[in-house]
Amino acid sequence: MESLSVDEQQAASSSSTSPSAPDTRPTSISPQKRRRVEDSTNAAPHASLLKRMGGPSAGKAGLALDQAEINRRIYEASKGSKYFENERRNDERITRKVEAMLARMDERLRAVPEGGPEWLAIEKKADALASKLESTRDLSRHIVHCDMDQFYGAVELKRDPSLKGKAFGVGKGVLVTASYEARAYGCRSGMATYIAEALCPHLITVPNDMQAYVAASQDVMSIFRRFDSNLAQASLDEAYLDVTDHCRINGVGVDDTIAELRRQVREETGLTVSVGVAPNTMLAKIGSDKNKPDGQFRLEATASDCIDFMHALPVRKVPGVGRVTERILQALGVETCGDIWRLRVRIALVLGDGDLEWLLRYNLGIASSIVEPGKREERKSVGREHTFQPTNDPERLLELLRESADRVAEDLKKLDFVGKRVTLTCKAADFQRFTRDQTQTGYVSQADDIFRITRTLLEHELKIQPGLSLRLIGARVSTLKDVR
DNA sequence: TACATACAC
DNA sequence: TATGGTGTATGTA
Repeated sequence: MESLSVDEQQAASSSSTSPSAPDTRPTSISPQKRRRVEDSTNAAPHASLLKRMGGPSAGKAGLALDQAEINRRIYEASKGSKYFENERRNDERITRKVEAMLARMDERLRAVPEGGPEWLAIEKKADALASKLESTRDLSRHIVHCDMDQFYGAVELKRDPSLKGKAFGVGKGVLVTASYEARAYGCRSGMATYIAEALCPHLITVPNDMQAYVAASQDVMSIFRRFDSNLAQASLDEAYLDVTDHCRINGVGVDDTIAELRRQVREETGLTVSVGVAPNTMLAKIGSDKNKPDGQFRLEATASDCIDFMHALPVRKVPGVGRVTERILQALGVETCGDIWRLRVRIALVLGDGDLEWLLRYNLGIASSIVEPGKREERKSVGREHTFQPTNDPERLLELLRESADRVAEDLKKLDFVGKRVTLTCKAADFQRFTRDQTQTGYVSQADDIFRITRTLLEHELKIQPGLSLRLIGARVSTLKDVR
C-alpha cells in the first residue's frame, strides 16, 4: 500500500471518532469534566501508589491473576517499610507534578480556545511536523528484535530440570527474574524476595550466577551473528539485527529466516527466543513481545500497517515510556498511541513541540532503522556501587567507599579509559538518593585518586548532615578519554 | 558544571 | 527483618 498521507490519517482519525462518544472527543474541558479530572487526581495518590507498589515492570505485561488484587497484596506486605515510605514520597511528588501540569493545561486551553485561529495554527504546525516525520519513514529494511524467554530462569532450568513447571525466582534480596509460573502469582523481576514469597508461598528461589548467564549469552549471540554479523547487542538477552542482506544473499524469505534462527538457538542451546520483525527498531521491539514465549511476529512493511499497529497500543508499551511518563500522558487523556493524534494540539500546548515530536513518532510508528554495535568511543562512564546494612559510622563508610573506588579503578584499567569527572553516589537509610561530583583539571584513573576525591565529597556531606546514615555508596568516573 | 529524574534490563 | 547494580539521556539552574 502507498504510504498514507497525514491528511488521510487525519480523515481516518476524525471519521473514527463518533460525535456521540464523548469520552473520545477532542476537547476543551467543560466545567463538569474538569471537576471529574480533579477528583480523579485527588483520589489518585492512593490509587497511583497502589499501582506504583506493583513495581516498574508490572505495567508492561498482562497477567493471569487480577493485577489490582496483586497490587493490594504487595501494598499490604510493604506498608510501613522505609522503602514504602520513599515510594510514597515519590508518588506524591509525581502527583503534584501532574496537578501542576493540569493547571497549566487549563490556563492554556482558556487562552487558546479550541477551533480558534491560534488553535488551528498549532494544529497546522503539528500536521506539518507529522508530514516531515512521514517523509523520513524507512520501510526498506527487515529489522529484527530477539528477546530470550525468561533468560536467567531458562539457564537455571537447564542446570536443574526439576524446576520445570514450578514457580521459582532467581536472585537473593531482589528477584532478577521470575518463572512464568511465578509470574502468574504476580512475582516480577525487581521485586523484593520477601514480597514475592508473600504472593507465592511455595516460591522457590535460586541464587543468580552471572557467569553462567554471560556464557549462555555468548552462545546465543554467536548464533544471532550468523544472520547479521553487525548486530547490536542490547543486553545479555536481547539483540537487534538487520537481516535484509542475509535474506537477499541467501534467497530466503524473512519468516523462514527467523524460523531458522529460532530453530538453531533451540537446538544448540536448549533456550527459546521470541522475535519481532518490522521496518524499524521500535516496532521490532514491541513486536517481539506479541507472541512470547517462543514465537515470532512480523509487521508488514507499509506505512498504514505501522500506523494501525501503534493505534491501539497503550503508550506504556513503547520502549522509553515508564511509570512517570505514563501518568503524565494519562492525565492529558493519552492512553494509547492512537490518542496522540487526536490530542496533538493539546500536547503541543501543554508539553511543547519537542515532546510532541517523539509522541508523533510513536503515533506514526516511526523510529530508527539503523542497527549497529555500540562503539567503544561512545562509552560515557564507568561506575560501581553497592548496598549494605545502613550505617552512620564514618570509618565504615570510608571503607565501603574505598571498595567502590578500587573496583572502578580496576574496570577503568581493564577498559583502558581515564576520566575527568568523579562522582560520589549515596543512598540514605531512608532510600533517598543523591550524588556529588567534581570535575578535575586533569584525567584520573587510579584508585587512590578516585578515593581521595570521593572521600572529600563524602566527608563534606557528613559534616553538613551529621549522623547521616547510608545504605548504599558508589563511585563513578565520566567525561572519559579512550587510552587504548 | 552540578544535580536530579526517568528509564531499561 | 526485609526492596539491586550499571549505564544512558535529559531537564534545570
